[in-house]
Amino acid sequence: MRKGKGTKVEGGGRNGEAAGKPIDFGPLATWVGFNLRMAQEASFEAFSHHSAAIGENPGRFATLTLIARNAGISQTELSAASGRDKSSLTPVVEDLVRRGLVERKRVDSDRRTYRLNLTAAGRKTLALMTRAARKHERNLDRLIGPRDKKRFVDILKRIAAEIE
Amino acid sequence: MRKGKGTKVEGGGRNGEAAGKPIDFGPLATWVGFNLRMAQEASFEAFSHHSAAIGENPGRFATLTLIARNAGISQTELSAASGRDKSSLTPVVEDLVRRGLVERKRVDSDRRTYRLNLTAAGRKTLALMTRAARKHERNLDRLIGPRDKKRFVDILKRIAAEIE
DNA sequence: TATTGTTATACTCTATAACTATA
DNA sequence: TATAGTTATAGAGTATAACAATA
Repeated sequence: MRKGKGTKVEGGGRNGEAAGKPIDFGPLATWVGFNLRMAQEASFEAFSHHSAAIGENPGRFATLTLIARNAGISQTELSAASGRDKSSLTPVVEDLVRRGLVERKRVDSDRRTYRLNLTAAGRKTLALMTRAARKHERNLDRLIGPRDKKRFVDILKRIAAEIE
Repeated sequence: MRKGKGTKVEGGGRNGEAAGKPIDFGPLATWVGFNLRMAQEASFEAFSHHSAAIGENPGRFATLTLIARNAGISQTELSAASGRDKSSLTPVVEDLVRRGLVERKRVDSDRRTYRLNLTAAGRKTLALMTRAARKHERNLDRLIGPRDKKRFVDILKRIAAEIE
């Protein structure tokens, strides 16, 4: 989690040349890349707060959703789906299993592999997080406006898929 | 930097229940928050590549720009402007000074404070990074389309400023 | 030989708290 | 007492490489 999104200089520096003046972001202010980053960080932070009230975090939400929607998924498949190395996933899955949200079963026909599934507790936690996510979405929707929403999301998808 | 954005399961798992099937992202696929994150990560990664060719990274670019545009800014002001704790900024500034891109001067009237300014080398590096950023922006522009750009950026700004 | 998942290790970025030197 | 910046420390999230078990 991050601190505030401070864009005003608040205290001190009364003798600095920039003292009192608002910060000049220069070209950053108009660039897509920079604003994309600022918006994502603010959105992520807001959802982190919602999640924290449930004792979870945004990353767990995506993992739980992927397991719920793809019952029996393996850790390697899950890591590919979330774009992280399998070794990054080991502690995450371990945590979810330890807390009783996810269940792992060896596959008989290939005993190297695990199948992941949500437990009842996992489904319950996911339901709570999904509710928090819907609330967060409504907040975002209000800022976007209904007319522009579809186009906005389409552009985001295009960037995610095609930027190089 | 991240691995690929893999959304297809590639190898193995031939016996898992999800084997061969494309991954179902469920509600994630349509939610703004999730797509914002994916787009930002992809954009950030792309710009990381451009920056790496100059021997820098996206974070350095923002820091150099802020110093260039706010000559004599203090570290506390800079940390407020970039939304990070001042202690997070110490190693960043230290690195920029060590590499001769930024110059620090004690303020006579308040000897606790430093004023930060770019050196000639810093201005040169910033110019190179700005050129890389413009190229990255053109790539983003192509994906967004000229008609939607202003509205798209306005929405990002609104999210950054107002989401809670 | 190749694959699944784990371990060891390391790097980046961030924060909080305690500190110093100044004010 | 308060502020500017540093240090010590920690945590989250990521990666690569080597490994054991299994295929």
